Amino acid sequence: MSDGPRLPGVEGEDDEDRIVCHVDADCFYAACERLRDPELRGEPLVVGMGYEAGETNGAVATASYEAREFGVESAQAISTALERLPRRAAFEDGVLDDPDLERGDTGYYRPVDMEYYESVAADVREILHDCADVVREVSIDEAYLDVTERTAWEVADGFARHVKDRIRREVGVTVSVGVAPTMSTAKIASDFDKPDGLTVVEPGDVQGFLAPLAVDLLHGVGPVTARELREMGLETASDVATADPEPLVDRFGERGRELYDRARGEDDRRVEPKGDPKSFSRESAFADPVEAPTPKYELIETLAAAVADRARREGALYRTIGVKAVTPPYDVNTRERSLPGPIDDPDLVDRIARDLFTEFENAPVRKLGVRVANLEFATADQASLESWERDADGIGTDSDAVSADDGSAADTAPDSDRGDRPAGQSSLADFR
DNA sequence: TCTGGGGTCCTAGGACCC
DNA sequence: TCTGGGGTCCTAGGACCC
Repeated sequence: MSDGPRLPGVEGEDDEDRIVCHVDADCFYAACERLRDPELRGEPLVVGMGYEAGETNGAVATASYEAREFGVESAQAISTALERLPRRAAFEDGVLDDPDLERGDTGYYRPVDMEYYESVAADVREILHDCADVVREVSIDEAYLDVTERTAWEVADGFARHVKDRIRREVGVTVSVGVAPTMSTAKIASDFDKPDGLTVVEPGDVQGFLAPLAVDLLHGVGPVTARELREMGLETASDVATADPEPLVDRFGERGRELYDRARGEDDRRVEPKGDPKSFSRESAFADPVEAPTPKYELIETLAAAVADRARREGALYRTIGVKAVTPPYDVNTRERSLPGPIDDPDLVDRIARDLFTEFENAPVRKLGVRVANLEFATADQASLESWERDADGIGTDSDAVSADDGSAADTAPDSDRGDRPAGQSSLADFR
């Protein structure tokens, strides 16, 4: 029953019931590989990085359901995956040691090819935008749709099936869909019946649907929180939903309140398009921990250049530069420095990254990263759009003209020619 | 699960300002 | 001299997600 406090009058129109659809592609990378290589269909398939001879450090990005039968899981070390599911290619070349091994106990391995997956995802996206007024893309293989204006609860099932069918027919991959009155429940619903699933949870059924689920199925509950919840005697969503929220808030802060709400099916977030990114980063792992400074600084240089290049291509200015050094056993250390103003300056990224890293130059390091944050996307497009909106609102002011000017140099994204800096930036280059 | 890569959000202490 | 209260920004770390 709806026993939650309802503020009378205030934000009345925001209180409308919504119909939210969460669309989640099944084993997306594997599905893409099967799209261009039908031979892989029905076979155990692992998509990952680092499985080639000579490479030892890598992880499984996606395992097909057939591969999962062998105990291969995503995020697993590639070496573990290869133990559980040897390569089909190695079997056929007769280079596997085990004479008892049969062909059926082997599987296919493919390296991650993001460019191709992006192209498939773009086709899916087009269909999603065709099916909904508001779409929030969460990742390459996942999106929320607000379909309130496109369907009704009585026919939501048919609507979701239509979305699934279109994607399967027009693109050739299967998706699982969850439909519910909130984003958090829709997300859980899409996961409920994977693969090729379709689960509709109508407003009156939300509590009953969530109640029996284990707490770690709630979005935002990972291994650490799940363990702590169990220590508090809370195993299922209904345990959390009926618990006293105070201890949860004491222990988990704001997240505790959120957890409590989500377990009760309460989530007032509206589906909104994703905004600009907050940071860009690149990182890379060594096969074994490295102590010598030189290879580490070389990697820093490579990563810094890659990050700066990415930012420039995307038309982003950054105000914060950071590094990450992972030392054994697995300690993550981060250092960052903020500048007085936003810049686009690859040389400075390199200089500051090196400087921040000196602290670790003699430490054993297994992984390195470089990051830029505090991004600003003040492209000419956006600047003119913003001023247009201000004018339309009748609160026009040119007090922001300076930031619009700053962006004008970064807006030439595809144009790789260097050298021309926005006025005022060269002085920042002296900052260290 | 001895651990890849790219992200997001939250927390907590300290600096600094009024 | 001892020291209130509020606000914002910065940094480091942690948990989580795909």
